[in-house]
Amino acid sequence: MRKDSRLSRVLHALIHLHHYGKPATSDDLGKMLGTNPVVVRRTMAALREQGYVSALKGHNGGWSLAKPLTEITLYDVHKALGEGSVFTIGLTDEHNNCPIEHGVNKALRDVMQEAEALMLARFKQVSLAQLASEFERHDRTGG
Amino acid sequence: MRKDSRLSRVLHALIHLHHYGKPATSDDLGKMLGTNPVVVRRTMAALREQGYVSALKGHNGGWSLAKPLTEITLYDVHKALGEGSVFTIGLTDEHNNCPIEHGVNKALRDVMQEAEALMLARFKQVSLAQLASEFERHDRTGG
DNA sequence: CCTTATGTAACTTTTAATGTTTCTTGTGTT
DNA sequence: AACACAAGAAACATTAAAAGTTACATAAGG
Repeated sequence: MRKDSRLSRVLHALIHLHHYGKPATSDDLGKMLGTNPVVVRRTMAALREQGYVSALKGHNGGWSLAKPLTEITLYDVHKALGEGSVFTIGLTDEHNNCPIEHGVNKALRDVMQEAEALMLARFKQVSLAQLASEFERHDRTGG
Repeated sequence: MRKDSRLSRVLHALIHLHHYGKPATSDDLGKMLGTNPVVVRRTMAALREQGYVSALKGHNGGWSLAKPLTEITLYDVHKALGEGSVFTIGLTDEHNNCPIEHGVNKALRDVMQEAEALMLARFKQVSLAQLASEFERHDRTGG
């Protein structure tokens, strides 16, 4: 099943931005992320709308952080991308009022909601600053 | 993103089978599930391979439970369908050895693994017999 | 032998992300 | 003012896996 790698991609971009020292163009980011500039713009647009990054046109333009990484959590980024369901598991449409189908779907929905709640709670606990510092430590120790 | 509703569908089918009193043809199940017989066969085949159901050809043939519902959990069914990743969230390919990308992916992978573990643990706690009885109670109380 | 029903192959459809091309708009430089 | 740079955005193709569909082979009962 096709995956949505926007979260992974945009987190990667934000941390690169943090280290970049100047605005990064969509082309720059595209090269860092192994994708193309249009995909970068499309994905970053969601973050711009939530005020996490800003974009400038023209010479020396490009993308910059609008907030420090300490003030952005994984949850914030996930939410900015639009919280569609996180699961590949879907429920059948309950067209014919079958109580069995209702019961099955309710059971699955309950479990998925609990798992999603755990996931989002974890996402809230991790700031991008933590992520960035972890990678830097990892990098210095050469592991 | 396209959902995989095989789990919901096949659980629905198994509980119907339990109440059916005789083997149910793929056509019967297709009508109950709002889908077509070939999809039913394809999905049920995975359960047959794991010994949860059996199928007979010819007159009075069709699908029957090969184990009581008390001996089948949500986890068993989920696993029988083949445990692809449960999440729509995917990680980017780590092509260019970027430590930032590695760090981001590791953080996301850790959280997703924890959430998936919780989900599977919950699935193990629920037998299809429990599901069936819950729906029956729900049905009798008219709620 | 005929009917029923599974088993299976081959092909189409669906859906959202992703890839790509092209054009417009805005902004700084010369 | 003209130009170059870069985001914004529209339009279309590609991709992947479930799901839908058609067709036919296989097996088993009547």
